[in-house]
Amino acid sequence: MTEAHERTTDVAISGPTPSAATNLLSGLNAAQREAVEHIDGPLLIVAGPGSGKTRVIVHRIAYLVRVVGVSPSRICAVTFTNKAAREMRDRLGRLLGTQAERLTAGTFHALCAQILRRDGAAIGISKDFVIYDSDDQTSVLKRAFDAEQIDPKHFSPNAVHAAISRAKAKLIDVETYTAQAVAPYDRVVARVYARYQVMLAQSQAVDFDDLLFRAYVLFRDHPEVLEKYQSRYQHLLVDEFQDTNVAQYALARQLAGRQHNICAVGDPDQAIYSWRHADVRNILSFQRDFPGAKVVRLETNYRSTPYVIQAAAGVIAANTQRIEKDLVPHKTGGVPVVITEAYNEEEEAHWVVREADRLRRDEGFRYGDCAVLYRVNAQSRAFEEACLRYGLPYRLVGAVRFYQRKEVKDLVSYLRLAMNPQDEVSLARVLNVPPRGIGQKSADDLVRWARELGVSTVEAVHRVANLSPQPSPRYGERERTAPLSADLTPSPSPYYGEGERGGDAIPITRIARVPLARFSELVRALADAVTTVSALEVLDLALERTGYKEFLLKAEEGGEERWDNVQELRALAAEFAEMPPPEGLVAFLERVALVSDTDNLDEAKDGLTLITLHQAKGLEFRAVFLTGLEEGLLPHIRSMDDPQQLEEERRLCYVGITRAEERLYLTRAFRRHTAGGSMAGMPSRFLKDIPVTALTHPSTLQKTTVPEPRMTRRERERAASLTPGPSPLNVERGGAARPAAPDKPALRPGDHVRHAKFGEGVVVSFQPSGSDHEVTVAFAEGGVKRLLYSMAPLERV
DNA sequence: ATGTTTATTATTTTT
DNA sequence: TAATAAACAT
Repeated sequence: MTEAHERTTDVAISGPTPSAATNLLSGLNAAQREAVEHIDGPLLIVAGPGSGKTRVIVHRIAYLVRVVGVSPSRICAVTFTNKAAREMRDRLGRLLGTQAERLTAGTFHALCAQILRRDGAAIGISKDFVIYDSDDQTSVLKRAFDAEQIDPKHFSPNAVHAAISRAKAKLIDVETYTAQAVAPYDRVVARVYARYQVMLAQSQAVDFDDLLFRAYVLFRDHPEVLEKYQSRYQHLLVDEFQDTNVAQYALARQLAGRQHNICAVGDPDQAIYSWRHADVRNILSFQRDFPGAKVVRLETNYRSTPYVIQAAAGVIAANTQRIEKDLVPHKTGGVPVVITEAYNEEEEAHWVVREADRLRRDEGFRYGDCAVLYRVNAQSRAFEEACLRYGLPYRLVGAVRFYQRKEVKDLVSYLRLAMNPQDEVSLARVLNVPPRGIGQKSADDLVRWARELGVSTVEAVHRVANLSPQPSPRYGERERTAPLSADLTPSPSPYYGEGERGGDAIPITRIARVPLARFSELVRALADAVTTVSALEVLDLALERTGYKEFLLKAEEGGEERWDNVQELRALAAEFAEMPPPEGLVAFLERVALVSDTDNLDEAKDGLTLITLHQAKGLEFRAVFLTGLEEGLLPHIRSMDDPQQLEEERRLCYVGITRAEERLYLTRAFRRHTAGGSMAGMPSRFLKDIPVTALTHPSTLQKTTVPEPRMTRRERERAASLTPGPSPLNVERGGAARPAAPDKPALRPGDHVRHAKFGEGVVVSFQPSGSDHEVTVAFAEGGVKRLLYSMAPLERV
C-alpha cells in the first residue's frame, strides 16, 4: 500500500503527519503501543476496566491495515454483542474510511450462522435452516418430554434444558452424552437430548448452542472447509475472551490455524457469565495452547476517579482465585463514594431518583449521565415507579425484549413458515393466530394424525385441505368420509412410532376442515411470495391475509402500542428490501434471531438508565448508583453456598463499580419485599471491603457510616425502631426532616393545576407522605397521576 | 372458544 | 407477593 493511498483513505490524518504508524501510535501509552505493534503470532491482552481496550483493538486493526498492509477483508473480529461489533466498525471507519466495511466483525453466533448457511450442506444442514431462540427451544423441549413420556413435574424441563445446553457448550454430542450417562437422571437427559435433536432436525432448525457446535463439527470433519476460512482470515481477534465457552474457544483455535495470528482480549476480573457456561480458564489455556504468546497488560484506568478505583480495588482484592492486577487511575481529584441505607426499596428508589435530580440541577449532569444498576430485574420496578412519580425520564433496558413480544414473534413465525414450512414451532404458534377456528382440539388431532402418517404438520394441513375440494360452506358439519388411510399412504415415522401405532383411527372428520383449507392456502401463498417478492412484501402479505392489524387493535390490551411494534418490525424488514427475494428474507430472519435488545438502547433520549449489572458490562456513566447491596441480593442468595459463585458475585460488584466515571453511590435497603413477605437484610459483605479512604471527604457531611455487617438482625430491628425519624431521603439534604417545598402553597382537591409535561388537570387529593405530600391529579390528557409535591413541576392555574 | 380460578414459581440472559 | 401458566368451567 502506498503512502499516497493511505493519505487519501485516512480521515484522521489532516496535518503534516509523517507516517501512518506514528499517527496510529500517538496518544497511546507504552502498553497500548506494545499491543498495537504486535503483528505475528498469538497475543493476549489483559485489559482492566477503562483501560482503553476498544481503542487498542481498533488501532491495532487499523495498524494491520495501514502499516502492515493487511486487507481488512482478511481480518476477523469476534465480539460478544452486535452492538460491540457495530461500535468497532464505526470507530474503525473513522480511521480507515469505507475500507472498514470490509472487515468481518460480529458475534460468534452470527459468524457461525453465516458459515453454516454457506457450507453447512457438508454436514447435512439445509440452507434454509431456522434459528430457534430460547422460547422456541422450550416448546421443542416440551414436545420432546411428551414424546419420551417423561413427566415435566418429575424432571424439571429447565434443568434438563440447562444440561443439554451445557453439554453442547462443552462439545458433547448425543452419542457421547448417552455413552457417559450412568446415573438415572443423566439417562433421562440423554433421552430428551436425543429426541430434542431429532425434532430440531425435523424442523430444519438449530438452536443457539448448535450454531457453535455444528460449525465446530463442520470444521473438524471437513478440513477443506476449514482451510477455506483459515486462509481467508489472516488475523483473528476475540474480544471479551473471559466470557467465552469451550465451544467458542475451540472455534477460535480452529480458525487461528497454523499461523496462530490470534489476539484475545479479556479481563478475568470481569468474568460474569459462568452460568452460561463461559469458562475463564480459557485465558489460562490460551497460554498453554499458544506457546510463546505475548501477554500485554493494560492497567492504566482512564475512566474513573481515584475514589472509584479504590473502592473497586478493595472489592476485587478479596477474591482468592485471581491473577493480581493493579488499576492505576489516570484521573485525579473527584468526589468520595457515598454509601447510604434506606428503610425499604421504595425509599431507596426515592433517594436515588432525588439524588439524580439534584445532580442534574446543581452539578451539571444530565439524566442520561446517570445509571441505576441492580442485580435482578425485579428491582427495576421500584425505580421505575419512583421515576414516574417524580416525572423523571428513564430508560429501562431489556425488561420486555422486542423480539420476545407476542405480536413480533407471531409475525416472525409467519415469515419463518413461509421460508421453511417444516418449522413445527412456528406452525404451532400461528395455526390459530389470529383465531380462525382451529382450536386446541383440532390442532392436537392434526399433530397426532401427522405423526401417525409420518409426515410434517404442514403436509397434514395440506392433505386435510385436499380432502374436500369444495369445502362445505358450513363449518362444523360432520359428514362421513371415506377412510382416509386409503389415499394417504401412511408410512412408518422415523420420529414417532411405536406407542401411537395401531391405535384408534384419528377422527379426522372432526377436524376443522374449512379453516384448515384456508390456512393451507395461506401457507402456500406465503411460500410462493418468498421467491418472488421482498421480505417486507412477504410480511405485508401475511399481515393482510391474516387481518392481523384488526386482530391486534380489537384485542384491546395495548393494541395501539403493539401495532407500533409491528410497524417497527416492518421498518426493519424494509432495510432488507434491496436484496433479491429469497436472500433478503433469510438475512432479515437471521438478524431478528441474533440481535439483542440492548442493541437498541436509545442513546439519543435523555433519561436515567435502569439496567442490570450484567447488561451494564462494557458501558460507562458519569454517575452510577449501585443498588441493593445486601446479603442475599448482591451476593445473590443462590450463589452464597458456593465459593466459586461467590467470587463471581464479587466480580459482578466490581464490574458495577467500575462503570462509574465520577460519582459512585452504593445503596441498600434495610427491609425489602421478597417472595412472600418483607425481609430485613444484612448489608452486603462487599461493603466492608471498600476502604474508608474512598468514603471520607473532609467537607462532606457523611451521615451514613460504614456498615457494621456483624450486627444481628435483632439489633438492626431495634436500631431502626429507635430512629423512626427522617428517612435517608433527607439525610443528605440537611440532616433533618423539613416540610416539603415550603415556598409552595398547599393544594386542595378541586384546584386546577398545570404540569410541565402532562398539561392541565384537577387535583383529586393532597396528602402528607413522609416529609412530602402526594398529589393526585386527574389530567385532561394523560389520565390520573400520583405526583410528589416537592418534585412535580406543578403550578396552580 | 372464551373467561375464570387455581397452581406454580420467582438470578443473571451478550446469542 | 405478584405475575403468569395451566387447568377448569361456562
